[in-house]
This record gives sequence, C-alpha cells and structure tokens, in this order.
Amino acid sequence: MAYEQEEEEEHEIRSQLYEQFALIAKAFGSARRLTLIEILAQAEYTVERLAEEAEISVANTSQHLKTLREVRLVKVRRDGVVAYYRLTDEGIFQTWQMIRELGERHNAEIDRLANRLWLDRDPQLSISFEDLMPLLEEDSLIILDVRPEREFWSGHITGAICIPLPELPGRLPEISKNRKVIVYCRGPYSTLSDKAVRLLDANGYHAKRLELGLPEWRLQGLPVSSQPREMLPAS
Amino acid sequence: MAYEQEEEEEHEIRSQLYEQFALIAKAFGSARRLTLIEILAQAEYTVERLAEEAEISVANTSQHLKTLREVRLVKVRRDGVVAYYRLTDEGIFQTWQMIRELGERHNAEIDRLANRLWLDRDPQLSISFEDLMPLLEEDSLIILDVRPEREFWSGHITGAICIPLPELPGRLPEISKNRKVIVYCRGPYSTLSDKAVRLLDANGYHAKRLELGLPEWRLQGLPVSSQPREMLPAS
DNA sequence: CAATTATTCAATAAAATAATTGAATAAAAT
DNA sequence: ATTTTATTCAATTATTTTATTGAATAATTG
Repeated sequence: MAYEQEEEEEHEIRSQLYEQFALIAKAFGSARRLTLIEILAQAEYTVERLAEEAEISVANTSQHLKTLREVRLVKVRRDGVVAYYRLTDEGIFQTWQMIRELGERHNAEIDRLANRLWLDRDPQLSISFEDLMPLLEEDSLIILDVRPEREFWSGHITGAICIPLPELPGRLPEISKNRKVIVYCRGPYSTLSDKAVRLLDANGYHAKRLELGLPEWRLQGLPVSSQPREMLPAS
Repeated sequence: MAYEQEEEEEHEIRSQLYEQFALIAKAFGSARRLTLIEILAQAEYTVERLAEEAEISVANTSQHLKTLREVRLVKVRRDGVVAYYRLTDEGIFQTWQMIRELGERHNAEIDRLANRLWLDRDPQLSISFEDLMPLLEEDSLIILDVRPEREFWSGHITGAICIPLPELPGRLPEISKNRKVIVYCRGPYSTLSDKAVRLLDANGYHAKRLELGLPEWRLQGLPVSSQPREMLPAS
C-alpha cells in the first residue's frame, strides 16, 4: 500500500516535470515565435524593430516575447523605455536548427514550400561553407553581408563587408567588378542573399550565395567578428 | 506594385513553411508525448505495452501516437493486428535531449521537481560515462541493465546483463557479491536504477548508478549490442 | 463462425492558445 | 507639465488541443 502510494507520487512528480519540458517545446511551437527566434539568432532587437522585421504587430510580438521569456528562451535588458531582447544562449538556435532538420528530412510539405520560396534560387549559384574554405585564401574574394546593419555588427563572417540589401542598388560602385562576390544572410530560408545575387548577376558581377547563414557559421566554430554592444548603431 | 505583391506572396509562403516547422515543435509540446518519446527511445513498442509503461490509457496513447505519426516523429510497422511503433530516427531523441538540456540549464522549477524525484538518489552512488571508462578494463565489474527485457534486447551496453527491476529481488543470487555492480536504465529521470541500487546496497552489494541511460550512451557512440527484431521476446 | 484481442475512431466537454483592438504605463523629449 | 514614444496589459472572440468514454474495425484464436 505504502509502496503503491510511493509509485503514485513518483508518477505525479514525473508528470509535472515533463509538463515543464513540454512548456519549452510549446514555446517553439508557433510559426510566429519561430520567426522571432530566427531573427533574434542574428542580433539583439527592440520589440518594435523585431516586429517590423518579422512583419507581426507590435502588441502581438510583445505577447510572444512574453511566452518566450517565461520559459527562458529569451532575455531582456532595458535601457529607459526601450527593451532589448536576445536569445538566452546558443542552445536555443541549436534546438531550432534540430527541429528544422527534422522537418527537412521527413516532411514532404516542407520540401514543397521551400522549393516555392526558392523558385529563382539557382543551385549553380550556391556554395557550401566547405567549398568556400579553400577559396578564402584568394584575397580577390569579397564576402558580402546583406542583412540589416545591426545584425552585421552583432556578428559577421570575419572579413565580410556590410551592405544591407535595400542599399545595395545604390552602392554597387563600391564593389570591384573583377572580384568574385560571396553573399550571405540569415539562413537557408532567408531570401535577402538571393535577391542580392540576382541584382549583382544582372549587373555583370560574378556572385554566389552561401547556403547557410551567420548563425550556422558561428555554430560550426568558424571565425566571427563583432562590435561591442555600446558601439552598435541605433536602428 | 508587382514588387510589393511578390513580397506579400513570399511572406505568405514563409508563414506556411514556419507553420510546418511549428507543427513538429508542437508534437514535442505535451508531457504525455514526451513520455512516449522517452520510452520509444529505448525500444520499439506496441500501443498497449507502451500505454502500460507510460501509465496512459490505450485510446489516448493511440491518439498521441497519431499526432507523432502525422509529423513523422514515429513510424509504425504492422504485424497482423499488432502495431509496432518506433522513433523515425536518432534525431528525435537528440531533439528531446536538447529541449531537456534547455530546461535543466534555465528552469528553476525543473530543478526543484528533479530533486524531488531524486530524493533518495545518493550522488556518491552515481557515476558518469567518463568515470566508468577506466573501470571497464577490470573484468570484476558487472554492468546491470534493469529496464524491461524488450528494451535490453533492442540495445544494451555491450557486456551488460539483463535483470528487469521487478525480477531483481528474486534473482539476487545470480550476482556475485565480490564484484562491483554498475546499474543503468532509461535516462536521468528514470528511477529504475535508483531502486536497484537501493536494493543491492541493502543486500551488501557495492553498487553504483550510471548518471545517464542507454540512449545517451548510444548517442555518444559508445559500444551497444542488440538482437535482430525477429529474435526479440514477445512482451 | 463466434469470441477475443489490439488498435483506431468519433463525439464530447473542458481547457489552453491565438490574434486583434484599444487602453494603460512609464520614461524621455519638448 | 504636456506630449511623444516604446512597451505591456486586458478583454474579447475564434480556434485548437486535450482526455474520456464508448463504439467500430479487423485480424486471430478457439
């Protein structure tokens, strides 16, 4: 009888414990929150700028950030009225990446949607980290980061230059035509670099797109440079 | 205008894509489903046996398995009326482990609950994989797997012997008293090995508990032995 | 061929989650 | 001291998710 009761209680504790783990998984279980996580994997952001990047209303973004905060997936620091959000640690991005890879391996619908997103992504114009490595020796190579400036300063491939996509058309003259250009952005589902490659290609440049983004580059232990927070631009 | 519309459409596709990834995360977002995943990480199971192990009703277990199946976290094979479920690949357990580690790192409630579950787990009687390695040379060591037989045959530490916990009291004579015993089970939140260590200890054995379970051992690439499916016991 | 067994399905009621809207708060700027 | 700005909160409605119960299905066994 006492033994049965002990078993009962143990089962109850374990249920509560797994309920807590489930809360963490649930925090990843929303398209909007995954979008926020993807952006926060690039840089610390304020609620308003984050909402703008994610194309979600500010109030809704704030609510989702609250959910993420409750299970400690994100942290806030406050500077006056302004709240700066960032991922708690590298494990958050890693977990998102694992979920992403599960989907890529097993889910046909994901395959279909990814291909629609990549309609005009030419596989010939893509390059993996591995294939880039030997080319890094040549100094005739330009590595171009087309993410928003704030993301670049928060961490970029060492040696890369920063021209955010919206500014690229006006700043083409800054790029020498006789050097190969390698463009990268946030990750496999970000199309900033696709658009940059198309633009460069149309203007007679020899440009390729890195298959993965900065967070994946960092996770693989490849060289990243960044600016201390105090020196970051406002927006 | 056409550009705006293109942006619109891209946003829509990306939303749908992330919705798919969210479905996968949601599948991990239930205490009961995590319990099922934890058990399926040990071995293939039928619905009924799985329900029994997880202490969930059969109908409810079947429903949760359906959810897991829909996002391809589990696979079924059928043999007559009997359905055998198993995890689709190693990535499922890895993802669960990442979520578990996130919780352990950041969630105080999880810490509190784990400690209640481990009330009578003596840290002195625990040993890590790393610390076990040098001891493996001594052949005076007995490695004891106290999980259900089906889990043992599906994969166990090479050299281990199998005595399921419920049978242990009656089978103590099989264990030589002058050899150290290392007991293991499903993982850090399984208490089968705690109970075994307590029993052995009370009977004059020198027993310790492995901190992690078989799935973690396998994931680290340590030596595992198993029996082909056809040779597995029925229950 | 009836009975048994393992699994799934359908219906239900309760609970949790989502996005929108508009208001509240509180620091900073005028 | 007002006004502006960034963020959060509260209320609402719609939707989704959950566990239970009891029935349906379909392969085996007697």
